[in-house]
Amino acid sequence: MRKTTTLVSCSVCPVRQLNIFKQLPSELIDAIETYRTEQVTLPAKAFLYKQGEEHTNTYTLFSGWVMLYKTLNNGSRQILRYALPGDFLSFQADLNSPINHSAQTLTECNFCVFPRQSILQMFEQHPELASQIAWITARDMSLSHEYLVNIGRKNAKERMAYLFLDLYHRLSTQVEYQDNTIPFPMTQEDIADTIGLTLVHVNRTLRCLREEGLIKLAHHQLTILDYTTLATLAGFTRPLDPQPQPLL
Amino acid sequence: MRKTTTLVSCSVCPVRQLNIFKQLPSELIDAIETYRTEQVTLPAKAFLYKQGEEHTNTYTLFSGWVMLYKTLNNGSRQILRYALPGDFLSFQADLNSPINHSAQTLTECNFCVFPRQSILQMFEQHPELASQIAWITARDMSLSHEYLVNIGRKNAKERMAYLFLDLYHRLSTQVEYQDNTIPFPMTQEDIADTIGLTLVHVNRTLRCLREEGLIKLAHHQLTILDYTTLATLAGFTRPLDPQPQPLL
DNA sequence: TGGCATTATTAACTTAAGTTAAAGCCGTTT
DNA sequence: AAACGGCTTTAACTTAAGTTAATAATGCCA
Repeated sequence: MRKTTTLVSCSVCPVRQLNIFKQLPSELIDAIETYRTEQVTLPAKAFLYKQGEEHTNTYTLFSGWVMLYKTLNNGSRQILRYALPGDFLSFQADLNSPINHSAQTLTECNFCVFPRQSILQMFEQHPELASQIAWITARDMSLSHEYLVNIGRKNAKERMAYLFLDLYHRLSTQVEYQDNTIPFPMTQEDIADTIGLTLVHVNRTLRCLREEGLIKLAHHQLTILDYTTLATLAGFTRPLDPQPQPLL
Repeated sequence: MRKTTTLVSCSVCPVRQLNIFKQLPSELIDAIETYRTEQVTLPAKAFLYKQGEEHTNTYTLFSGWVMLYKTLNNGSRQILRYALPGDFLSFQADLNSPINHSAQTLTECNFCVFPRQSILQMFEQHPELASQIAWITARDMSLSHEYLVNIGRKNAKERMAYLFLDLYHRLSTQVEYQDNTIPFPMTQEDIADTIGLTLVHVNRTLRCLREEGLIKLAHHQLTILDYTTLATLAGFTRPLDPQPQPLL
């Protein structure tokens, strides 16, 4: 693990408005900052942690993309979620058990590190945080449910359209992108392992979506060419400004 | 909604050890009980709430089985989870938005009702509760992830074996059942909508599992005949005593 | 700047799962 | 006990997606 030389103070952190510390009073932010042990940078395709490890840290993703996935006995892989800046990683119900999934960077990433044992202390001393975690976990839950529907009850074109729109929306709340174009660091195999298809069928379906003029995808740049048709196809009905209220 | 005449006091509630109030000190239990507005009973196949409703309550399931599902534009349905006694229902990231899934009883059910607006008060006045919610949501999250893998990366026999073992395990932590047999109130169509298959294919696959002597399923009773083979088939590796530690 | 590895693309063929349709079973009601 | 509706079961046929395999781009590193 390569460590950064520049530590960004939580009180001026640009990511804070996206993450679990959203809307916390500034004196609390300062208190929380004391729990952060370090800020680390990883290159693309590196592991933050692997399924089965006894892992002692939790993380806030500061910059970059991370994919979270589970590995099966037969060697195949199911991607659970793409984490974007502000996401909270490696939190699970049983903090003492080995971690039940892997986290691998898609781009160069920067993380803020909070030891797991501090989480309990933070919750005790700053109960607002527990409430924030409950909120953020419920939000992740909702996303997970949407993908259950996506994989369980839609065909290839619909699944792919949904994936593209989901990422487009999640990213657009963070940054304004030009020309409906967003970075897209995943490979077609990653797409396949996200929406429950094979690499070859993803490629076929992609061609189909391209020929219909719905999207453009090349050189890790995705352009949404026909939002309305895509959204209808995908059954995508997310409000335009999808910022849910925190609990407290 | 039919209301019960018997209100069970939270302090002596047999379900409490399974739910969000687990391990809370007794004075806190008494405080929480004041938030409970009522205890309701619903018959089988009734709706507790429907997707799209502005819903004002949250619930703790006291007895019975409930299925939670999402409905698509095209009319199909994806079951997200089967709720068992102790489960906390209708909690979502944005408590002010319409509810994003439906809850329908599979058996007669009894619920404890907590108004949504009280949730915020409860969290403020009893921060341990927020922590419990974070824990229970993280546990549900883990289940949701397991089903993502199940639907996304396994074939019909494997998916079905997994569903059976999951329910068997979750129920077994609550009650001791005779002869590896548990109640199974769902129809084959429900199974299909849980694991992303069609009714007809579920029936075919069921016959296959029966002929191999792995399970028995009739009259809403499921018997696990060959646990080891089923677990290997399903890639099911849940610890025998799956009680995770609460956060606080 | 050339070679290597990863990723993307396409075709031909196979198969697991979907579709349609019909008949049988079971529990409930009258 | 007959009649009804909701489940279950099965067969025949179709299709969307998986498999295998080969080739073509792309990007990275020496």
